[in-house]
Amino acid sequence: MADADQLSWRERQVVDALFELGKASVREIREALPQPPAYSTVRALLAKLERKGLARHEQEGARYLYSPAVPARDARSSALSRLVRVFFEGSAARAVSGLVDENASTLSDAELEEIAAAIERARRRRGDVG
Amino acid sequence: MADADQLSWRERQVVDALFELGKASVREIREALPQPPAYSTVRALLAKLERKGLARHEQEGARYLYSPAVPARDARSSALSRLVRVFFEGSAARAVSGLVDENASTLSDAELEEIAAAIERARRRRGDVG
DNA sequence: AGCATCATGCTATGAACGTAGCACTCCAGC
DNA sequence: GCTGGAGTGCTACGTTCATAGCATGATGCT
Repeated sequence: MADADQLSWRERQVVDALFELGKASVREIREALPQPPAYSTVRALLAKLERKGLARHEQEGARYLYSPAVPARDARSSALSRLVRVFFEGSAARAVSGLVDENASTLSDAELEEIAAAIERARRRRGDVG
Repeated sequence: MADADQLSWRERQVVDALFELGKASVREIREALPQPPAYSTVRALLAKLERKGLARHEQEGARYLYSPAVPARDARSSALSRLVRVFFEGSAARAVSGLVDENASTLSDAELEEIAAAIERARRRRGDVG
């Protein structure tokens, strides 16, 4: 079931770090956390996340490498929909506009191209299926 | 300081509900929560959020109406930047593309127009300021 | 080989969290 | 003016959290 809600703040930080890093040692994860807690704490958190089915580890030599146990796509998609619901009254369009406006100054021409292309894709897809 | 991280899972749900509802009674907030907890629980959470400076209340007749105590813009912006960092390698452009692609089927033509317009705005602004 | 370093396994503990329950107050309807 | 419903203030309590501290096993340097 991997209830990705119901995480404590530290757990959420660790999950975020996992998605950010992809695959990482305890030490790396710890260093990626805001106000890094004790090493033991990170280990305990990772163990709990593993129990919850949100993280997993593989052995690399003597140590563990942790990675997310749920597809990034799923996590991303549910994070996006939460954001859209909470801050943009459920309108994805408004979210996109807000995101573009807010980052207008940091977006390069190439990136704006990329976005325009995504819109074109969406338009075409509409034409095809819907 | 309003440390918006460091919130427990229920606290975050309540904060989300506050931004979603704008201003609401305890009862309304409770009903907006997933797996609504006891009424007392919601009151306790709201009190704690108030202590943390994230919520505030005003008296309406005999009861309280709660609302967020931080500007929605700030919360939104920090939520966005977290999302971009964690799931889109820090690239706002990639986030926008992802958002558009993922919602392609639910976006109306008018909404796609709106997004295209936002991109135009961004482009013009780039032309103006550099 | 010996030793320092870094990792893990496990246990312990104070604090915070989520929840419930009771007492009191305020307003509305009879 | 009484009664009922809804709301708040406050207290209590089991559980989970975040953290620390050991003991033990692998790794690498000299």
